[in-house]
Amino acid sequence: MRDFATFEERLSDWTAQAMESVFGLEGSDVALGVTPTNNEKFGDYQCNAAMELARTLKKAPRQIAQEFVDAAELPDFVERIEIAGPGFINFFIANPALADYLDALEKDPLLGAEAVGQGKTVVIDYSSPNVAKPMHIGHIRSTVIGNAIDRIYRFLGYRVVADNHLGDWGTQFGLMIVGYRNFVDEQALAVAPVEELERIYVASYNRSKEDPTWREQAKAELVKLQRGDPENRALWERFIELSIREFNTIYDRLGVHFDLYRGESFYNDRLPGIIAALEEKGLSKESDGALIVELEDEGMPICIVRKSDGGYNYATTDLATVASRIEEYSPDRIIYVTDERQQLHFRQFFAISGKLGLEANLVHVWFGLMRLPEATFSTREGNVIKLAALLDEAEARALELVKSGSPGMPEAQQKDLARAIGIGAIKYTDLSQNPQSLVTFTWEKALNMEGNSAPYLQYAYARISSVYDKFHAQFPGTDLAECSLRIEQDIERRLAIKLSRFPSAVHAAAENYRPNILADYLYDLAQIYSSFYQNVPFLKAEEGVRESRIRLCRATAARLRQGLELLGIETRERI
RNA sequence: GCCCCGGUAGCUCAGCUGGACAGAGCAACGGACUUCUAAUCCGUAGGUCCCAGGUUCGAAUCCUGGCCGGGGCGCCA
Repeated sequence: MRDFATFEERLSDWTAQAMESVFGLEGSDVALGVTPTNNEKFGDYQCNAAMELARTLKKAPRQIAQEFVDAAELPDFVERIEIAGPGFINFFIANPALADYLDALEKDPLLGAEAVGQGKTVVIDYSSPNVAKPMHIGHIRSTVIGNAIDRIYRFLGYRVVADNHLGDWGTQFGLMIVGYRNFVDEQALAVAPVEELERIYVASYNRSKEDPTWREQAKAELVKLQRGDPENRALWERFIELSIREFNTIYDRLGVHFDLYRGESFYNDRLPGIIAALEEKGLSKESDGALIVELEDEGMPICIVRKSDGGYNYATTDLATVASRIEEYSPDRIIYVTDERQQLHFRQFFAISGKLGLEANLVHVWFGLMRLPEATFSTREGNVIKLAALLDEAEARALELVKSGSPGMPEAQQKDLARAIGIGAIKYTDLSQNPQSLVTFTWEKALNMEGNSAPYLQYAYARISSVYDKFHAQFPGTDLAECSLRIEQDIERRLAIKLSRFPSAVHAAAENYRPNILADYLYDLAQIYSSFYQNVPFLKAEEGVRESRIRLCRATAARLRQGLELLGIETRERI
């Protein structure tokens, strides 16, 4: 058993072994471990195996449970065991053991989590906006969810390569180049580059719809670009540079950092090789002038890997990208974070990737589309809400809140705080939801700062910091490490049990690629803490109890801070 | 036509790898700031878990079939 194994791990291990020996089971497919109870009156963990074993053992569940309880020798961290209902076996963790466990974790930077990623590399592909288009609220989910997964995996010891797979290649650049030459407003380009690039694109796109020669021109410019024409190439590079620079201002505000900015174009040289490999293995065939891969055996429609005009498309680029990543990083897995519309594409290209013999564990983490209450939004409809505007609004609203709540605070600090709170609120809104649910955007929800929200968690954290400082001011020289943790009252126990479950929240979030599991945990923790804070005295408690409670505060703060950091949400000592 | 998601309290959503009476937030109502930060806490009220079958000792959770909503399905990514 690893260091700092959780009670759930230790108990599951124990019940499984004890069940096997008491009933002479071997290789049973019945789950013999424990799960957390959902009601504290049933103890802390429960084992449900007795009911499931009733059939194979040909005994009543309660009898099985009773025999088990009679025969087994309890581990020392269990205070008592009870049989309830149809045959649930309930375990109550001993308070001293709980205190010892939390004690031991004070020295553990992982707070009890296991560094399961030690020695493993994972590539995470997320955000990936298109060059020359502003980031809008539809981009926030990939960015924020991807970044949380990124942070969680790093925390668990993985070497993470965060790659921003920019859309920097494709037919739109023909339109962009013609559009630029005809419509550019250099002054506007200097002020708001991406906005101007988008304006150029939309104008050019609209013109192309009614003007066939315009279309021809765009196509010709695209071909020139693809052949390496220096002038077009320079323009294209400028579009990319301007775009990345502007994306970075958003990423900075969001606290998102990438290790790589490799656009699709980075893999251009590999595309013919991918096609050659497909042909060599007999995986592809001609159809209407295009080269396709049939996936009928996999129950999927065909996939085009080379267009009839000879151009490659995204499936081919994605295959080349996998090949490149394997060569360079030998990743344990590659995680893609995109919206749900790309599910089929990923299933197809994962399948082809396997056929090509590209050895990699490919994972598509998809999330539901973001919509507006009245409609879907699109660049062309012009009803997009720009990401920058959303962040501005969040910070502005947070600033109002800060000013009214902390009028005496220096302005610079107010602004810094408003940034942490406003951005946190936006991130938390996305992260606290099951990624796969469809999201209807409303300002009210996105900027929620009460109840189940980031500011609630940040507020709880700040209150703890404040209490902690006051404690040291009033009782200077106290060495908390010398003071024992006493878990006596119900609320203390509830808090302690919750504190001990931090590792499973992190692991579950990582394994399921669902940051909302961690967000839920943090919210529960903060709720229990807030109740504790409101109903129990700390500084005015008697000596001994006082120090113990301050230590519980400290342990809570450590998990809130770490957990929020894993979600990419900042904390402040004062709010 | 086929495939993937969702449908849980008035609203927004957790819970879904089966477990004990279905949970939060917001909104509503009633309380708590001379006290460790009231962005908080305590309490009340609120639900045919879309419908119908099935599997199971046990189903919001799994299976089948409907209904409603979103998305995808050959040269966009």
